[in-house]
Amino acid sequence: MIDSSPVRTHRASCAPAPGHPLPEGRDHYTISEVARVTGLSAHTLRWYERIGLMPHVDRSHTGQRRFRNRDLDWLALVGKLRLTGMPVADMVRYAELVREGEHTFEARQELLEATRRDVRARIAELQDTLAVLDYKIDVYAESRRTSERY
Amino acid sequence: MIDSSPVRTHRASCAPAPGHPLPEGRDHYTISEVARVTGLSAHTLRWYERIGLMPHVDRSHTGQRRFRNRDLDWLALVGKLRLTGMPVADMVRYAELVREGEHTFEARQELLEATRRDVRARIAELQDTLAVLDYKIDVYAESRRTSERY
DNA sequence: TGCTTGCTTGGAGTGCACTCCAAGGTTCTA
DNA sequence: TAGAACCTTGGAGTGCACTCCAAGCAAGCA
Repeated sequence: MIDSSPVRTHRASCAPAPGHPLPEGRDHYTISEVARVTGLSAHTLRWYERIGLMPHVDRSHTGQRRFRNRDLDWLALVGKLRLTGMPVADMVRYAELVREGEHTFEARQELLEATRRDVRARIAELQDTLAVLDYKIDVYAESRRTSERY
Repeated sequence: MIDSSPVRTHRASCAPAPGHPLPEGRDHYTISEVARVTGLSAHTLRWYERIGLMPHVDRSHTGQRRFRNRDLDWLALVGKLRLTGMPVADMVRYAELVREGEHTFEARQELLEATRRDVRARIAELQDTLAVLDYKIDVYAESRRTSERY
């Protein structure tokens, strides 16, 4: 039991990219299968493991990685956190909390709440920027309409 | 006439940070004054100029930079574009269009419209992430409430 | 006039997040 | 069983956006 998070599997959120179907009814995948499904490179997946961002990946008897569905779920969450702009070091911190077990639920919740605040602030910032873009695009459009008229 | 953009000055968007008032009734500022106002470092301002991201900055008779209000307006826009995650190279491209004159209005409008599409997509992405965060935070909160009860 | 603080330059250094390489072992298909 | 395609590792390299440095000139105040 590595991932002690109380997460219900939400497979929908790591659905395979179109044209890259996940093999059905299997719970082990090679690194290139996972790369195809997640959009990350095999290099990046190995690097994630090296820096402690993967909660331990199984190996075949010859040492090749065999990713499981729980790893795909984890990578789906990491993908979301990455989209927020969270630094990899913070994600590693979260991964450490997960490895430490259930007594870190509170810390994990706080970390996610801080991230949520950041994301909300970022959205507000972008909406602000959107207003500036709308304004400038209008000014260009208006100025071009005017110059056409004369 | 370097900046041929049809922009009305929108000083509100580059209002000095609280506690860092802009000297009133003046239209030339040293690099450190601009650094204070924009939140960028003097290093970064020099670097922006070197890579062609500033539409030409005036100099004093001894060669020191004298930024003007139009430079502050430009930096305010650059700051907004930077928030969108636009690569510096693209901002340089926009600066080049500005330097080339009014005949690039269409190209500039297109560039801003492409940026606007990116920003809208990014906001959608973040809102998606927000949903995942809400869900996970709920799960942790619920699980902690439950474990308290028993 | 002297002193402190600020500004100048080209070029080198930093931190982040990958990204790639070489050399060799593994797995799959014909 | 041959050959292609895939996997392994540590360590080096890349690209971006700064960030800093040294040596010397400039500006403002007592």
